[in-house]
Amino acid sequence: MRSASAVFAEFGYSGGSLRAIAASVGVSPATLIQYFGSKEGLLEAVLEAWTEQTHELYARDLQGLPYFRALAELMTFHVNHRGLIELFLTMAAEASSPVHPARAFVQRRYGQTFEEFSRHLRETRDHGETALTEREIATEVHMLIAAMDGLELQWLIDPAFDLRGLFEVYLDQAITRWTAPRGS
Amino acid sequence: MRSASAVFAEFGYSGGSLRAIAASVGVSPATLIQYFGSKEGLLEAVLEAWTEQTHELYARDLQGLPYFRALAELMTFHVNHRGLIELFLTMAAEASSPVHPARAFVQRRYGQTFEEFSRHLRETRDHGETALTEREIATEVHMLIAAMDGLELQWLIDPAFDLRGLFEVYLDQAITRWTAPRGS
DNA sequence: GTCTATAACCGGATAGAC
DNA sequence: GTCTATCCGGTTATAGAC
Repeated sequence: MRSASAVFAEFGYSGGSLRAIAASVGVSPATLIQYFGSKEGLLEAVLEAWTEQTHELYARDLQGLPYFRALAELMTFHVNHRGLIELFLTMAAEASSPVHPARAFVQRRYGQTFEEFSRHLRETRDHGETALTEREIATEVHMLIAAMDGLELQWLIDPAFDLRGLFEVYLDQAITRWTAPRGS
Repeated sequence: MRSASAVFAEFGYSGGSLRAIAASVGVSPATLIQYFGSKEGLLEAVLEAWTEQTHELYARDLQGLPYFRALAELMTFHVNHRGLIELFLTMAAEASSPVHPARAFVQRRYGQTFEEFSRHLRETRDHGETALTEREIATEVHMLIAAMDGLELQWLIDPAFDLRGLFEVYLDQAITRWTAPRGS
């Protein structure tokens, strides 16, 4: 399963052949089909495994601002498990095509992340630490997700990129913005 | 040429077949090979055309802050010419693989954008409008590129996404940060 | 359960007709 | 110049042996 993820992550869904995956796993392509029914079935299994892996990481008991601060640690984990990001971003870009088998997954994933981030930001507001409107929350969450994806993308292209450090800068600026007294 | 770009943009390099491109253009696959030598040759031509198209847009006489403010208009153009972004982001994500034929192009492109943005931000500093250190400039440029790519990615997944509006928010915050008196 | 063998098809690329 | 026809390797998927 980890092998399949790695191949899809590196070559995309179109570019990642069952043969390559089978060879990487150490079985025959036929065996993969037996297990997963089809290439698309294998992709679904890979995406499901991806979701489980990332859920373990996100599933913390943190709420509000501490939750966001913990995202920086998540980045460090990502740097040490490159495949997770590589898989998601490759699928996300490939899935700009409406017929891509991972499109629904990517859309769902973005929706869930948006909701989760929004919930924690509302939590922050309800505790009186911020005074953001609903609209501002939506804006900030979209920008936070964009910063994460965009920095990750630059890191994929250039492994020397300081992903954690730059994300921490963004995060600090964002939290400052959220908690600072309202400007005009 | 525009047809080929559209196919590569939608299906990626692996997923975009010569047959599909040829059908889209209205010629035979053999004709494409005659012109471009190989599929990879065709991709190079597509990327070159992409560079020319975007260069026309960036090539303004604006310097410093007005240059950055003009990026918002660029976003509007992108919204109306989805293929440009779709092609670049699809290639960028696919090119996380070291053997991808577009990898060098994507790396070069990121480098050029980084240098161009940095130059304009230095310009801003030299005019006394900002007081950013070299390191801060590099950080801000990386974050600006990340915001652009990340927001564009969300827009590709969800066409209803307000790309221009959200980017303007980011841009305003960034310019405020650059021009505000130094905090502690 | 996993493999080998193979079917059925699609990929890029070539040869040669027009 | 562009097409048709074709080659050949790769792709997914199936059938049946072990």
